[in-house]
Amino acid sequence: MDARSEGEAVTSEASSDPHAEAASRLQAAGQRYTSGRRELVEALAGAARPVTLPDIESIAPGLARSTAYRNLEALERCGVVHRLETGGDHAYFELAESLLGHHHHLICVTCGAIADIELDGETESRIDDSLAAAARESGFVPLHHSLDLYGRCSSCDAAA
Amino acid sequence: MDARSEGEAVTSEASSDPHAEAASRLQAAGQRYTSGRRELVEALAGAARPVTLPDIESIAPGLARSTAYRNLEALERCGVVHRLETGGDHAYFELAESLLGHHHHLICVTCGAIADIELDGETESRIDDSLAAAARESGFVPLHHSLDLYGRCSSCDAAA
DNA sequence: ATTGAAAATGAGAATGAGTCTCACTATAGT
DNA sequence: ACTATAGTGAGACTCATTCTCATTTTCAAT
Repeated sequence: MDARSEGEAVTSEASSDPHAEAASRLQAAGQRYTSGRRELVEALAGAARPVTLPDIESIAPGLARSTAYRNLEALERCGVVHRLETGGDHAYFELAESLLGHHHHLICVTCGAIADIELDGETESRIDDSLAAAARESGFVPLHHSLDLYGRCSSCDAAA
Repeated sequence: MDARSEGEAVTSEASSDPHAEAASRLQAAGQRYTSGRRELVEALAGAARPVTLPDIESIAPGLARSTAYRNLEALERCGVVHRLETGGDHAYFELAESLLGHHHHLICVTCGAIADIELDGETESRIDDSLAAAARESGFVPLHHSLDLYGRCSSCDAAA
């Protein structure tokens, strides 16, 4: 009942074009898809992993910090960008799950590097069910979950 | 008072006395279990949920902030305390899983309140297996995982 | 008991990620 | 073009957390 991990019918199909998605979502909120915002989305789409603000600055120089943070927040409110806190100095940003698909993270406790992973559908639905049951007991309305694995990446493990 | 969860074969049995545990772990690291540290552990053990530093200050007034943070860090290094980052203003602290048992969190996206939950053992082992498989593919050495459910707590949901 | 080395403390200074302000510029719709 | 609205950049600002350092406490060995 579980040997299935290939490209299955994922519930939230990722739009092929993050830019189109961002533009329409922003517009729906009465906001504009400016070149600065486009650069942000481009930087996030180009990175294979979540990135910090310094990362973004080195990928796309010339964006004022205040503007970058402001736009990241605007994009987050529209559901285009997701921010994750890891306890490190900086927050990490990535495209939201509606664009990237539902996934989780491997986080290196030594160097902080993050990689995306996906779990098989059966495990996911089991998680959802268990969490929903626990939420119900507490009077919680569930919205979404995050599941991160902490460990040592191959290079940090080799160095230890 | 504490709901006796079905005493399943939990891998890490919680020590009945957090203080004894803290004392021995600190000592093993060449550190002392001072009264200030004892107060911290007492505060964490007394709270049924993760707490912020301001919470701690109101529970146990009189501890200097710098000392509180320093000791929380010392206790974290010894595996007595666990810090969790939620993206809110403050970090949350709770006793480590070796004392509290493995559990997860419900986090209210509106007010930030956190509650502890436990999942059934079968779901847990399934999660572990899936994560371990994903980690292996990435050359990651798994250490531990965190699984948090974001949603709206009953009072925030009622207010909306 | 006394002492001395190591560890802990408190008060405040310092750090720095992230946010806010505001004057200015760009855009969309008429 | 005109105007109302949204976005931008530069830097000031906030505030949680960390650092510094002089003083105090603890522990172990005398």
